[in-house]
Amino acid sequence: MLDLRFVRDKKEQVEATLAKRGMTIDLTEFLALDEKRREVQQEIETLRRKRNEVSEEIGRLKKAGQQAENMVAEMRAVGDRITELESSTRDVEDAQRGILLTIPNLPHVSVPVGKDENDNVEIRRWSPQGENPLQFLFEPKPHWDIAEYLDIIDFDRAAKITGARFALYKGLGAKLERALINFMLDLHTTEHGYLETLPPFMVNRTSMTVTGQLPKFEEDLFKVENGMYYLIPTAEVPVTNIHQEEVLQEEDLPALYTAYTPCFRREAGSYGKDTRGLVRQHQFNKVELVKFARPQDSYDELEKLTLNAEEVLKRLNLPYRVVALCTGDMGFSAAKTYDIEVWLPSQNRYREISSCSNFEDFQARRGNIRYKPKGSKKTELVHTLNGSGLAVGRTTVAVLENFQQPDGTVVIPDVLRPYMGGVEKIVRKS
RNA sequence: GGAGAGGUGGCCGAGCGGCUGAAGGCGCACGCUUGGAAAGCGUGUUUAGGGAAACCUAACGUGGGUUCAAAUCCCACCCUCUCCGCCA
Repeated sequence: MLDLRFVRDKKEQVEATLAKRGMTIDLTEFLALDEKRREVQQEIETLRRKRNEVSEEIGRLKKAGQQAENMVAEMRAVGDRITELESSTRDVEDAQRGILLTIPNLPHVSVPVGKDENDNVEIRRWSPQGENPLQFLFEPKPHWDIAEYLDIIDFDRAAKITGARFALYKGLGAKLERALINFMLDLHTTEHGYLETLPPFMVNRTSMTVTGQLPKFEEDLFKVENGMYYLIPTAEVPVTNIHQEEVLQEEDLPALYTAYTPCFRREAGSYGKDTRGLVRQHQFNKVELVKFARPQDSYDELEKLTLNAEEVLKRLNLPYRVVALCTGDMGFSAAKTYDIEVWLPSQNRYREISSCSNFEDFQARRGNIRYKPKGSKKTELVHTLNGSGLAVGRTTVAVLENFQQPDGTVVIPDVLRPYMGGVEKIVRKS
């Protein structure tokens, strides 16, 4: 949510910056509404002041044993008028907030201006061999063929159990997924300094609103039928809301959290895309990184967070690149986003495996997440950041595809072997 | 599911329908004291909106209601805790 006062003072700037996202928003009506609201507010406050003063006087008179009937009658009328004005101003406030909640964040000045993913800017590339991934000496298979051959992921039975876009991991497939989760959590907690959390996988409407999934993207979410809860689409939601309505100490910043959770997404409107395989599922595993930072530190923290996520790929020897999302491709709440894309040889291209964003105070304002700078009397909104560290299912895809052998087996990266009981290679059961 | 207790500032914790934005304590900031620190003493310390300022308005879980006036009385809901039942 943008700061109302900022929108009021810098209307043209806000409109121009939002235009970079490809949005044409005219705030004239919104601000006229605000003008009206403040007028009524003034009238209410004047009346309330009068009522407060007279009521005090009535109290004094009654204590002195005197009558005050005419004053009481007068204040009854004033009270009715206040109630009337209050209800009208409440409607306007609700409408205003409703509008404000649907306006996306303003992109940071460093974000490249562009229309869609084609305008994203590559920042760097990495592979074990240098910059670019090695060419395969044979035709690399897609991961679903590899997984089927090795009998480690069963999509057909998952469809029987539930439906399309679900997976049943089996044997070393399940173990590989679990090994990746543990490896990522261990790396982030022991070497990168994040606090491990295991949050609820369902959240209420307020939490979804704080991080920006609601009110605008309800159709992307699974809602639990009996009750007011939603399945989380990312651990960002419960973890960012850890400090909802709290005032943090400056010495506790930056506060770093990591969490493994499954993620649930409707994937409405992507029916044709990635229909096979693990890349686009209704339920997938993810290890998330979340930071709460001082505003002056948040962009440095974004760089560090991105490097923390990249480190996972480096240790797994998976080739990747980092791109800066352009204004037109960024998510609703983000001020700046780096995507990390892993190399998938079967597709001969890079695919998103992590998204690292600085939300500045956009989520903090919605959730009232503040801190008190040392020596200051005022509280300030913190900046929130998060990034995948990494999407686990897609990492499994990358491991299967990048380390597949001509004989159909898959070599397990060194760092994962201790997590897999020393297994060095996944081979087909004879 | 049944019975009961409770939700007040950064934290703990008082609070008679009007003089309570809120006692007291902790914490924090500044000052005094000290060779330096601790202790001690003094002062200050909720947030939001409006205003150049004085100051005004609002907020005691949330939403309604009663009243000239509500942290305080009434109703509904949410949450926490205790006991009983059920349960992985």
